[in-house]
Amino acid sequence: MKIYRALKTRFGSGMWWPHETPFEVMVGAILTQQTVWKNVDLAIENLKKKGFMDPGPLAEAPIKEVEKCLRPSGFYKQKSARVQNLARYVTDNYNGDIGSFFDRGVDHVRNELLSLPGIGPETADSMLLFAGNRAKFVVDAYTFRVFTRLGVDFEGRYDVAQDFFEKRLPEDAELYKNFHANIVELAKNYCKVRPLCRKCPINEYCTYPGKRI
DNA sequence: ACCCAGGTGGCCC
DNA sequence: GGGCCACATGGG
Repeated sequence: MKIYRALKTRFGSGMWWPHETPFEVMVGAILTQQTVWKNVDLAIENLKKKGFMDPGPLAEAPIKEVEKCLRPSGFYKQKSARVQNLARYVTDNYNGDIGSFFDRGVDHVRNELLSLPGIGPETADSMLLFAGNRAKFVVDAYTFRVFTRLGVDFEGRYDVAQDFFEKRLPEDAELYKNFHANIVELAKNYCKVRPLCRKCPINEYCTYPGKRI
């Protein structure tokens, strides 16, 4: 909670995941895997231009066309198959209605997402939090890096890390969104593989040996 | 010329 | 269950 407040003071609480629809968030969650957002944004714009940013049209789109759109976001063949599979799943089972897809027990929705190819724990939780507005804390590589340098041991496990945060924070989707966004901001600016610790806003909590460089 | 990026799935032991 | 590896483009 101290870290949350320190980061909020430094980075604020502006909206982070830009989108027009929940489905766009879900597609973006897959596209942003191991990829910078700038390239994801190009791919999303390409999909929108073709009218593919909806479950029905994306489900019906020729895969080659989808691949052309997704080229900038990397791993484009895999990602094309995966986003189209997601589109087909929600059209076939929920008539393309994302609202009704999320309108069930969180664990149930989460397991359903995890059963789809290309959706692992982080992507599922990103969808639940940012598209479904459910209070699921998202753990990514930045979260691991930042909190490992703060001296926390997650045993390298996603579920351990997630429990760590969900036990310590109020169950509040907006807070989770904000905290995750600010962890990413922190990591991109100060907590890279080679850290830039001089002006890091949470330096006083850090146990990383190189923090005095 | 490297190294990194808002992971996941497959294969091997 | 843990340790590699492929997947692919774009920027520092």
